[in-house]
Amino acid sequence: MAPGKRAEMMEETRAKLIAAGRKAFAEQGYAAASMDELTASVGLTRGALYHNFGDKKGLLQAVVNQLDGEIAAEAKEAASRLGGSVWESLMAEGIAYIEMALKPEVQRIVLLDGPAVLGDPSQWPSQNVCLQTTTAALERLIAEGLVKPVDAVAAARLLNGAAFNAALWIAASDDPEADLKKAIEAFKVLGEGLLTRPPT
Amino acid sequence: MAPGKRAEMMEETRAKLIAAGRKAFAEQGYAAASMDELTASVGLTRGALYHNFGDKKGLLQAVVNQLDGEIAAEAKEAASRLGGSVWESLMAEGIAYIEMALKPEVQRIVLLDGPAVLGDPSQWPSQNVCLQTTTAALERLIAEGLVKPVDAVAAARLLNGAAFNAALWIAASDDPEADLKKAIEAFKVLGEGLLTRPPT
DNA sequence: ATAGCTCACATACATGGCGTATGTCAATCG
DNA sequence: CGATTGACATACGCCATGTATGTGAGCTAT
Repeated sequence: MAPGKRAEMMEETRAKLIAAGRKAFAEQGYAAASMDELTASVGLTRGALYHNFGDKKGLLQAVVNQLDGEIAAEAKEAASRLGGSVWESLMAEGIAYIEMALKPEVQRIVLLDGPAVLGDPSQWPSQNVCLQTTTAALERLIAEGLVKPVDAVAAARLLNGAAFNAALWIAASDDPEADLKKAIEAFKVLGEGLLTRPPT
Repeated sequence: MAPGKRAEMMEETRAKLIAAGRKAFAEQGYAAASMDELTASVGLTRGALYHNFGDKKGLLQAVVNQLDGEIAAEAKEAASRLGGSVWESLMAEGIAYIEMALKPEVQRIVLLDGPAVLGDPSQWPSQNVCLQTTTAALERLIAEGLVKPVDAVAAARLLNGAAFNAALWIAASDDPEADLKKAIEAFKVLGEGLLTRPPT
């Protein structure tokens, strides 16, 4: 029975390694994380790592992909939970993005080490889901005439970049709560520049 | 005669090491750059490095400081060369910032490895001059009533973040020229969200 | 059922880089 | 002019990555 034991175990070890990677990379940073300790912490050796992910970078890529997926899911959910207009959803998504980036895990791994080690996020296999959804929403809004006819991809990158950098700022802030509010406020105001008509 | 020979030599070796650092860090990235090769390339050994900069990070910090200064100087010059209103200067600064970030040297060292190795830019000793000037300009504009009363620091971070990310995107683009234009266009439009009244 | 193969993972080894401790020689100072 | 400082070189230890090799548990075919 259960003739897929090999594959099962494989998935389990992959999951364990990714989980350990999230922890180690988040707490110590990519460069300082020792693969020996990391693998030992889940009862394995480096052999498993290099077999499953090729190299250290491969593990980081896997971790980033997982985080990226979670971020996009949460942002999307935040947008739909609000249930406003497309524009409001877009803003909600951006704000959720800022808030997600407050988690040290996301910050350190996706925002700091990720780009440095893996290169530009838009080139990642995970395709940076956040960017995708932002771009799609913008294209829709432009088609509807609600947003000025700018290049959607460019605008999406600007918005995401702004949100990302805000998160970086807030994370190092003395008063994260207060600065988060300021950032959200400024983000909304900035975003209004894209609208064809100022909001009521 | 010339009773400062020690200090002179010191400055020269520091300059040589920083120059070599710019090259090596830009071409190979921080992690992959070998301090042995780097120092040998200017006829020195690692001894000089650790004496002058403490450690590898110290050299990166010095390199970043130098680049940051150059960036700010160029941006400021671009703004004053245009000679428009404060708002136009601010936009010109932002655009110059995007263009500067297209240089692989700046990209790799200041934007990718810098934050990963040294932490959030706003905490750097160089204080990230770009942020400072942007914040100052915004505060002035807010005081004059031209810009909506948002938090200047937050808005500055958003603008800088947007510009930075745009540069990252353009650098990896298939058609940098075209995408640069799109980014500048979108940047201007986005920025207008901050104005109390839309431009004529 | 079992012989043989596959493959996930462990073990062992080679390479190279960082940081530090120690040495050396020229420039300064009394 | 001898002593001291300090800029830099040399030498060493430690550790991390990546690879080559070993091994034992599962799948497969007769």
